[in-house]
Amino acid sequence: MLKKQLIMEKALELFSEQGFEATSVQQITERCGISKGAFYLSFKTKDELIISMVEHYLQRFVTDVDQVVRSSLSKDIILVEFYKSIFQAFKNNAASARVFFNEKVLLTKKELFQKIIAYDADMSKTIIYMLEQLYQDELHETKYDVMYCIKGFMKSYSELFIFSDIPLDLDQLAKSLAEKTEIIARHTTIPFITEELVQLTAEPCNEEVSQESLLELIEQHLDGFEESIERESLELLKFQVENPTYSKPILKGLIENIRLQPDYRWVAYVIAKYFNI
Amino acid sequence: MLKKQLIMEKALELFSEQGFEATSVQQITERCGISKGAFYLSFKTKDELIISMVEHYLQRFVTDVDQVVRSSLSKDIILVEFYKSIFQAFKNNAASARVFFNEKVLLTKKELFQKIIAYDADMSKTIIYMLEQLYQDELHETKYDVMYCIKGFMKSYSELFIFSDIPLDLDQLAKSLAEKTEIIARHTTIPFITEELVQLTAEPCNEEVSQESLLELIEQHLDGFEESIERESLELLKFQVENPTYSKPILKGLIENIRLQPDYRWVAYVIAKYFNI
DNA sequence: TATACTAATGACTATTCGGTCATTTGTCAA
DNA sequence: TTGACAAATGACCGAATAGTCATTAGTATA
Repeated sequence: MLKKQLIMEKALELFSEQGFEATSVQQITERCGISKGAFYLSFKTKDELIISMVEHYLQRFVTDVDQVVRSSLSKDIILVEFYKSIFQAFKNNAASARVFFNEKVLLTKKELFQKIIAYDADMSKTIIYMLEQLYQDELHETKYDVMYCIKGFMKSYSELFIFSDIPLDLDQLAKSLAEKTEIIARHTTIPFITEELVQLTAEPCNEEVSQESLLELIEQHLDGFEESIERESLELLKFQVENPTYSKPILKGLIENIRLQPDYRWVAYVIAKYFNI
Repeated sequence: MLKKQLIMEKALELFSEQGFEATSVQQITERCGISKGAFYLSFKTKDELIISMVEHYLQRFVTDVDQVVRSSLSKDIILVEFYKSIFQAFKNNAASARVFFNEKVLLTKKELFQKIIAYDADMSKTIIYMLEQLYQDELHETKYDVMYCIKGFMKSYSELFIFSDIPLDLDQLAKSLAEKTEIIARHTTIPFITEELVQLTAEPCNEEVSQESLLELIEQHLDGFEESIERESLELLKFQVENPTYSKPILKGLIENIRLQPDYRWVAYVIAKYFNI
């Protein structure tokens, strides 16, 4: 398990330096100080490695931002905190960002294409949720345009982190973008992005989480989870997936228990999605 | 010369389907219906091909947009026309966009990295020029932020063209984004991007056009340019580069003559940059 | 028709890659 | 010390790649 992490770390360095295709398994194993065979004990193929990496890093990104948005911060600082969490993530993981937000070669691998689009859709939903909390009915038609603008701000300003090491004032950046978002939300009158359009672009990937795949995910995370309140919570939730009896508040509480463990935030996120919480 | 274009066209198709690294020279020649040897008569290496392609497509993109911005359109429609030209380009060249705006593998090739950053800097300058024309002194500190927002809008909304074939109303889109830009420009009070920051990010590539390299570029374009007013104009400009005597209006007129030929817009653009016109 | 020249071919080479597997090394309990 | 098991190795394989070059096809001139 530690070996896997080592490989993923060193591979990330190399991918961000040279790109995925241009990096050989040999190079990865050399940088890790292990043999080629050892690599294939951890990952069945080179593709499985990149898929694992995408999952790992995008899951963290999505859950980090979701955490902020779902928190009960007061309305006047939530936008600032939202941007702060995003650019903090870019700052801490500039290498990942270089690889996963730019290397669209990944998109030619069908399996990954679906996944990346799905994570993007998750992010869109999170943003829309935030906008609904912030502005309720004030935004009717322009909701999706504001969302596109926010994503545009992210893409444009993230370059500062990805292509240079200039030290930046995250607070100031977050405040500046929060103001811009506020302005766009308050003044836009000509919408372009419709709900239908959003549906169309996300077409193949708005599939619900299936019960089996969720159970499998939970099962997977129960291994190597020592006896604790958190483990018990996850076990209870597993039964609830098969046969729901608890009320929403109880379910939410159990999910929050799990969310406390950083490595388990993703399961928490998916379960919450499953129960519509 | 025709062969080169055929190769670039077919290569673009393949790159946009599979990515650069994953496409072999064999595949390209097969789709062109030529032999492998014939490929190497047109391009010395596979890298030279991708570099030529980047030059070709990004040059057109930059000059197209610059054309609109420098035109004497009235202020109230220039923003709309600006966005229209950009998304028209995305629509017409969705394949190029897929390759050159997304495949950042290209950035790992040092030579290309410089070039792409340089084209990006050109685009930034064009946008800043437009903003200065539109708002003069009204934007002091927020000029560069507005520019970043515009680039963000481009990045975010271009996805609609790159990842789907949904028919879209370009006029409506341009109007919507022009409004957003207007709103941001009028209301932003908290700047983040400073002139210094822009300098830093574009550091290695704000080198002036050198006289020699410009002469070389002109020489290159004089070949295969039949006798005509345009050719004479270019020859006159060549002498002017070596020994400037004409006044700005005359220079500008000569440059405009050349700009009429679509294939020569790039030379025109570079000469104009050289003379600060 | 003969000659001279260019354009085009595709078999070939040297190299590199992802992935395998017989073998070795390390680590326990007995 | 022994033996049994798992972890790790790296030589090796087939496939694929970028790039070369002796040869051929095509064309224009005399």
